[in-house]
Amino acid sequence: MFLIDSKSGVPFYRQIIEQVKFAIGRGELQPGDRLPTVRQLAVDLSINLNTVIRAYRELEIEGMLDTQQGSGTFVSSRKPDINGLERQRMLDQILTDMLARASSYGFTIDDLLKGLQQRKENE
Amino acid sequence: MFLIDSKSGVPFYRQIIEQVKFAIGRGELQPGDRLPTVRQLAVDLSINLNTVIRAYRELEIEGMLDTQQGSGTFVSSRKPDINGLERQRMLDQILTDMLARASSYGFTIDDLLKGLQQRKENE
DNA sequence: TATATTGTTATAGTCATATAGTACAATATA
DNA sequence: TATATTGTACTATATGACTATAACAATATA
Repeated sequence: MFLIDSKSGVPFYRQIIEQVKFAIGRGELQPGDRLPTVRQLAVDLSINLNTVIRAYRELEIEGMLDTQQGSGTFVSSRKPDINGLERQRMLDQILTDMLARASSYGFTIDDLLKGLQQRKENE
Repeated sequence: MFLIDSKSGVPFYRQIIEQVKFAIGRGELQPGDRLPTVRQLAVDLSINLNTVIRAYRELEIEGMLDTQQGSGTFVSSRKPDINGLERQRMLDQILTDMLARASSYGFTIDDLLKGLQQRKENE
C-alpha cells in the first residue's frame, strides 16, 4: 500500500505520514478503514517498528487516525482536510527535483515528455 | 542565487548540489563561471561553512566544478561525456525514480505529463 | 613582500532519524 | 479462560546532518 524512497533524503516516518494523508484525501482510505498493523507495515517497508509507530502517533495526534490497542489503527471519522494546495505543492516538488536532475545531464523537458509518453503507451 | 528550504527534509548540501546542477544544466552557469565563495554562500544561506564545502566538494568529485584554493570555485570546462547508451539509461533511471515517487502519492503519468507540459509552456 | 581572500582540514558537540531488542498492556478470538 | 494479536513503552546504539570554532594552505592583490 505504501512505498518508501530511501534515497530521497526525506525521513521514513514523514513519507508514511504524507502517504496516509494523501490516501485519505483521495478517498482510498475511508473513515473507519483499518490501516496495516504497525508490525506488518514495518515488515512490508523493511523498516523499524518504531518508525511506523512514530508516523502513526503523529497522525493520531493530528486527528487523522484513531488507534486502539489490541485491535488496530483506523482512519478517524473526523474528516481531516487534505487540501489540493498541498497536493499541488507535492507535484511541483517532484517535477522540480526531476527537472534539476535531468537538466544536469543535459536532458530537456521534451526528452522527459517523450520518455514519459513511451512509458504511458507501454502500460 | 540559491535558496534553501529548511522545512523540506532534504539535506541542505543536497539542495545546493541540485541547484548548482540545475543552473549548469539550464546554462545559467557557464563553464568557467565563478560560484559564490564558500564563506559568502554560507552567510547568504545562513548555514554553516562546512555544509557549503561539503556540497562543493561532491560537485567537484562529480566533475561539475573545479576548485582552486585561493581563487575560488568554478564551473568545470570538462563537459561530462557519456555515450548514448549511458545517457538513455540515465534518463530511464530519472523517469523511474520520479514515477515511483509520484505514484506513491497517487499521481498518474498523466498528472506528470500535464505538469511538465505546463512548465514547458511557461519557459 | 605583506596582506587579504579563497578553499581546506580538523575537532567537538547537538539533534534528528533509524535501528535492535525487550517487555508490557489492551483487545480479540479460539 | 487461554492464546494470539494489537498497540505501547523503554533502553541502548549508530549514523547523518548541521553547527561552532579554530587553524592551516594556496592564491591574488596592494
